Amino acid sequence: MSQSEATSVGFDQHDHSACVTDAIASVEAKCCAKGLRLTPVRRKALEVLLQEHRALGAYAVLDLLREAGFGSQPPVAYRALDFLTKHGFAHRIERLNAFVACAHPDENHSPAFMICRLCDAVAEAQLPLAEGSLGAAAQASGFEIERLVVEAEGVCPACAEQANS
Amino acid sequence: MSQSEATSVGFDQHDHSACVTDAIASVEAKCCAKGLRLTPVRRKALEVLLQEHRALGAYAVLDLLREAGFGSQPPVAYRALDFLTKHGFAHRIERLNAFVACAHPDENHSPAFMICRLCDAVAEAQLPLAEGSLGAAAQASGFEIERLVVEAEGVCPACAEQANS
DNA sequence: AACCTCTATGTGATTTTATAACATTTAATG
DNA sequence: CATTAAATGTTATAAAATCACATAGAGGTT
Repeated sequence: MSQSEATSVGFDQHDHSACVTDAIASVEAKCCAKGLRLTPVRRKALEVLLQEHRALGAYAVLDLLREAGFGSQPPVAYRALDFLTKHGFAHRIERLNAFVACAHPDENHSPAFMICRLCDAVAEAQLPLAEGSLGAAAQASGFEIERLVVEAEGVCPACAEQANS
Repeated sequence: MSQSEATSVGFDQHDHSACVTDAIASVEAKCCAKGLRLTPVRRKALEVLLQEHRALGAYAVLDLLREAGFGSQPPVAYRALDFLTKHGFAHRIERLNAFVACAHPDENHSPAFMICRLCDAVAEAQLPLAEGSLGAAAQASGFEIERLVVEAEGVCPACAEQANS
């Protein structure tokens, strides 16, 4: 992947089953390296997010966890998702009250998202931290940025094309 | 206000009662110009957000509306807030499921927010649309941005100072 | 004024999202 | 093993948002 396109894992096609396998392997390695425990529920929750490859609400994840034989109460899903987001293996999309698997599990990053308002597809891009003018405004007012939520809402290429036809 | 600080209405002191009055007058003028109806509930909801000068949940707004003699069911607040956000007189803070009055009612803008995780104070800054690298990523993937949510979470100057003492 | 229409408001019920509290189990460590 | 800490399961509840439908007002037309 060239540098110019490295910042967006997006609305394009790809070999999905390989992408899932690779991502899990990568997360597994990271957990091992950091002494984190990728327990069965957590692993399954990640798998579910990767499989679907879109933003899933906590209750959708919960349904899939239950089907897989795990507990069926909300905290089961919320705890697994907390773990994943806390360690950067997944992200919470505030706009949708939903979660996506991280598309860049290897890099240390501040994620930005493009959310299609028609099909709810979500693409993740990278953002240089303290991006431009907001960083400047923060500095000017003495505000310390710890986390940055950037979510663009709009229409993805596929939906735009459909609308035109 | 000089250009250099014009982009942040922030964590600083100001003459609040004048700020409320001015903001309402400004919104009133805009509504009149555009043929929008700033009805009593809507006006009161805006007033409430301006008075508090921080992010308020819909139910907090609802409480204040009820106290002022308006209906007491959730849709009352949500509808007023919908009106205000739809026309840019207020903004929704996704991170907090809450609403703030717009700090720049006169300009056509894409707002960005700085949210203190300790005291929940919210400052609004302006952002050039299609900000930097996200705009580039969107363009590269064919995504059309319609709305941009930018919310920085961190610690405001006042809370940072308190933590140091 | 009487009528129509569209928008806005009021209200009850429900859905969706998220957390609190506490018991139980499992893993890691001495 | 025994002890401790982390993780899971479950009940209950809180918080946020929407649905559906009835009523009321504002604007325009004759």
